[in-house]
Amino acid sequence: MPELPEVEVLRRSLEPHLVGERIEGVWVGPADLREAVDRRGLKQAVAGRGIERLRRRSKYLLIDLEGGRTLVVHLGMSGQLLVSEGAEGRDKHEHVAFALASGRRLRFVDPRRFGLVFALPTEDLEFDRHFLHLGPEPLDDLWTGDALRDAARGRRGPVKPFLMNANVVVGVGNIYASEALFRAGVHPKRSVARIAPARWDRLVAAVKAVLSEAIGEGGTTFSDFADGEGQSGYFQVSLNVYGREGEPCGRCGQALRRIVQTGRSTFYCVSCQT
DNA sequence: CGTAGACCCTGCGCGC
DNA sequence: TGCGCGCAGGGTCTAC
Repeated sequence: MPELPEVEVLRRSLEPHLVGERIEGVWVGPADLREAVDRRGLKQAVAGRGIERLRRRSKYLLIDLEGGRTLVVHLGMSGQLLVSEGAEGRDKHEHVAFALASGRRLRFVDPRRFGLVFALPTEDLEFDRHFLHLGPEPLDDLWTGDALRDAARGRRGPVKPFLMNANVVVGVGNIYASEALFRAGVHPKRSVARIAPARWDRLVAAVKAVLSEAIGEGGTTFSDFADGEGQSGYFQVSLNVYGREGEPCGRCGQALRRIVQTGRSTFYCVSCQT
């Protein structure tokens, strides 16, 4: 369930529980994730190290450890990262677990196994292939309408997949791409070659607003992370178009539509978005 | 170079 | 009740 807002909410909710903790041991299950987990490398990189801080880049959660190591977690489509009390119990889809000095466990659970867990020297992070080609953070003040317009120069495809391209801007997933386009009044199939500067400004403002509001509303859903129940709850935002095919548009009343672009569902309003 | 499609994997809800 | 199908919020790789 993770787009950028959820990873950020997760970061904020885990931070107070993890900073100051120490990783004592690592358990890795038999199944591969999107990439095979490097058991030996992971254990060597994290065992015995204290957790200094949590950061986020794109949809990656970065757990900085003592001694210049960083533990990287990506949730893929179905991943969860939770803190549980005690050493008992193993979820059916638990793939990695970190034993903490307090006796709690940090567990990575992911039914579809599109997620990632790996560690590397902190200083190598920006050169790692997962991060090397990532575009700007959408909530960064440096990311503006002009920046997005520059990124679109020389391109032609429809704007929705363009927004979801991590080389262009990170963290805009399938839900918030549709939501931001609705808010900006831009049709998802509109070519990026035919978007005026003022609309780029509006689109960037819409992306920032949608993501910020989602982070704000998500703040409560992850509140019980340390209680050991392992239920992180679902991220709920008031979505204007996503998943609402056939329902009336909240602005004009027209039935919302669903189309497929590069294999992903897009939801939009035919009359509000041009 | 940029874009479109297949693919990775499990689970869920739906129609039959 | 069971079965097959389509769908799911991630990213990467290949073919064009």
